[in-house]
Amino acid sequence: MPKGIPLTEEEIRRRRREVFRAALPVMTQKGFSATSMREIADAAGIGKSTLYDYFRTKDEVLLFAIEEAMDSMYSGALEIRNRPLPAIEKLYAIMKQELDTILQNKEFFMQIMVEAQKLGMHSQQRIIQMRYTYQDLIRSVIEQGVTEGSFRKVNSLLVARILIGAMSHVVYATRPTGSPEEMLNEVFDLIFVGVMVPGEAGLAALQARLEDAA
Amino acid sequence: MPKGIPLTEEEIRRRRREVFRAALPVMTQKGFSATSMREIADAAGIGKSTLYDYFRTKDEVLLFAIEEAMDSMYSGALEIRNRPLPAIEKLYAIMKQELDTILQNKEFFMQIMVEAQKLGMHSQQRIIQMRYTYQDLIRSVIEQGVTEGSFRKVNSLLVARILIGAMSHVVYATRPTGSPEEMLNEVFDLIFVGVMVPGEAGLAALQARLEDAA
DNA sequence: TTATAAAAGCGACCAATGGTCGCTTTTAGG
DNA sequence: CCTAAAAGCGACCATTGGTCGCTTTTATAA
Repeated sequence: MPKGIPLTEEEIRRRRREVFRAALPVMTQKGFSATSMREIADAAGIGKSTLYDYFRTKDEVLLFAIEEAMDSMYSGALEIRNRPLPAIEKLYAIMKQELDTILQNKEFFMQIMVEAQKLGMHSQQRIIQMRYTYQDLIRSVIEQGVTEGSFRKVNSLLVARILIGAMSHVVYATRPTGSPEEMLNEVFDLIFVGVMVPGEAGLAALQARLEDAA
Repeated sequence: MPKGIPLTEEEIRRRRREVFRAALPVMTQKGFSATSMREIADAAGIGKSTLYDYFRTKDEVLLFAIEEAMDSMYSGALEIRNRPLPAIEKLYAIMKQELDTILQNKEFFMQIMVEAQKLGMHSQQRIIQMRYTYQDLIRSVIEQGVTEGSFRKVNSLLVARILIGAMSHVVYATRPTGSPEEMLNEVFDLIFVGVMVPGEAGLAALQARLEDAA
């Protein structure tokens, strides 16, 4: 409704959220990229160009939801990181929380992950930046583990990436190998305990080879 | 050129490849999704509907290239798997070969990976099938490792996925933490040796917890 | 050599889409 | 109650993936 004065930041966010929520059913049913801006506007009960007053491009509609979801995810992880716990405990708690959050709205997050890949370059850049921020948070916990002596001197960023990447297999695996909780445990077992049998000859050989290369 | 008789399978593949190669420069420069079928046809020096005689949809153009690349990748991996080697040696050789192949045409593979995500549902299904086939190949090598006693009794499919996923960080990492070869070694170190310090209290605690959950 | 059937090739055309523009409606504040 | 400026709107535009009916070319049978 026209006001004669500009909407405040907060009001814009609220209206955006309203519009998005109203259009969510259509978008989840047809998929975001297959839903036209006309349909979104109709679902929200506003004119098409009014929709363009709230979102400058179609990408921004999805980006808005992604940012909100990522923000909430990040806050949750940050809170856990600041607890006085061993690194491995923090990592497990963060990943468990992330898992639970996603599973509560599995379809929604799945949609977002898939559709986010289809956005334009500019939107992708913003998503990448968010991802970096999250990666760095996890990385800092891994560095804590190295500092406190429970983790080996590993490439913390690489471990963070692999761990985060592994989570997507847990949640979105099209060929699940167990319940998500079981798979989460397996992921921690694999990455932190390691695949190879300790004390066995093959392990020593691998370590020697990696040593040589370095 | 019209022939009065249908093109053979092989001729069709050859023509497709010619058309694709001719259009490759435009597609790599603008990005596949941003390149229109008109532009592809022009680049290949044929009419638009002739292009549609070779490829039923736009997606099929990219899918054709993806299938060729994946096939070649798979053959290479299969050859290595059939050598008489310990599992860990095979895995390393496969991943090294994959890495080298991709690095030779880094931009091309990067494009493909990104653009493949934007294809329609039907094409995605075919890509997923190819991915499964490749996953199963890696998985079989991991199972060999378990059988021969050098790997712990792990979820082989999950390890395969994590390993394959980690490779993308090695190749496409926007924030690389070293040369690809160094990062490959780190990946093997992390996944097969494990992140945690052996014999340390934290490791025992983690293992106990994972044991309890199971 | 020539007639012909069928394949190869083509561009005008179609519906749908993201995005823009000029206009109308509504409202806060003087 | 007047008015300036914001909110809202749908007709319109260029571009896109894809289709259709027609023309051109050629292998082969007579």
